[in-house]
Amino acid sequence: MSRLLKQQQALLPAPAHELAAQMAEAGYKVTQPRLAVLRAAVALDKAFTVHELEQWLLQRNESPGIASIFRTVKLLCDLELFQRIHGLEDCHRYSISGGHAHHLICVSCGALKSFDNCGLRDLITTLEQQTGYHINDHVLELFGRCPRCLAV
Amino acid sequence: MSRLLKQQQALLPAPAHELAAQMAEAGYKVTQPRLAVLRAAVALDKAFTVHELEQWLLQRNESPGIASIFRTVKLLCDLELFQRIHGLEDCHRYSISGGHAHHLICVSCGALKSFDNCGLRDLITTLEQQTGYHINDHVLELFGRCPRCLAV
DNA sequence: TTTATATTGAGATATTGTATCAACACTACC
DNA sequence: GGTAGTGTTGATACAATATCTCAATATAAA
Ligand SMILES: [Zn+2]
Ligand SMILES: [Zn+2]
Ligand SMILES: [Zn+2]
Ligand SMILES: [Zn+2]
Repeated sequence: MSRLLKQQQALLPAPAHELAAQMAEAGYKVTQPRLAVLRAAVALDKAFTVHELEQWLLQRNESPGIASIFRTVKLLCDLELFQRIHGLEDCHRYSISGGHAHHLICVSCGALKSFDNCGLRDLITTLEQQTGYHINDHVLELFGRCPRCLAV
Repeated sequence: MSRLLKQQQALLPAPAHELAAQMAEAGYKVTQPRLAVLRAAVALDKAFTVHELEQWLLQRNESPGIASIFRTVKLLCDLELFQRIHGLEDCHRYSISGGHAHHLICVSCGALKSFDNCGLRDLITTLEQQTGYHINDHVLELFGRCPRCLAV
């Protein structure tokens, strides 16, 4: 096993106030609807759908309009504060994690670990030599069961 | 670079008659609408959308109903003869390729190479040890530009 | 031929979003 | 304080992808 892989570090999700600060820094207003979406995403603490954000907020009688929830998720994805998760069944989940992060996702409960050291450089080099393609991006997501779900 | 990676082999797409044979073997009838979808997918020779299948067939005045195209694509995905491609922009493209295949896709023209030796075992082992997760599946797609598009 | 099953096609429906637009909020300037 | 310009919201319409329903049809089996 390479030294690179040994150094694999989990990326911790950013707290809501830090995400809000980055929105402000990018020139967007930190409004109540946007803050509400951030709070919901942080509280859910897993790979979430827009519907799950809406439900979490509705239960607390503070849901913005569904259009604003979609808009906020899209804005946060564009700002690379959220990221779409490519799942085995569907691709309609999001996580709090930046640009190049990859994820390890529990298919049972949605629990999620992020990491950014994917160790794909050798594979990419080999494929570039074999195919003549120039490779400049990739999607990698891992799926399994988390310790909690394994224990049940 | 490991010996495993040096042995990386491109997977060739199956021809239409072989796909039809596998449908029959699985107990499904090889009907005209299903054959038409297979012909369209083989002819397109890239990562294709359902809409592109429909257009290809409409131009030849032989399009089955759109519902049957969707049904056939889904059936072929379930039979692991087609596979959904997780793209950078959207996840509504499919390819002719079986269960564990990964893809190298040209973002410019959709040209596609399949391979199945992803070399992720070390990464998976490391992550399992670090997180306690049990990992049993993954999505990996690579994106770039093909030699033809690089030459333009 | 008769019967049972599989498949199709049209249209309704579902899901996941995006576009439009009037109302509102905030800011800067007068 | 008023006024104009900008950004944001929420309701609704719309779009894209995909599935469901169900009567009609094709196929296979008896
Ligand atoms: Zn779990
Ligand atoms: Zn995807
Ligand atoms: Zn190309
Ligand atoms: Zn793999």
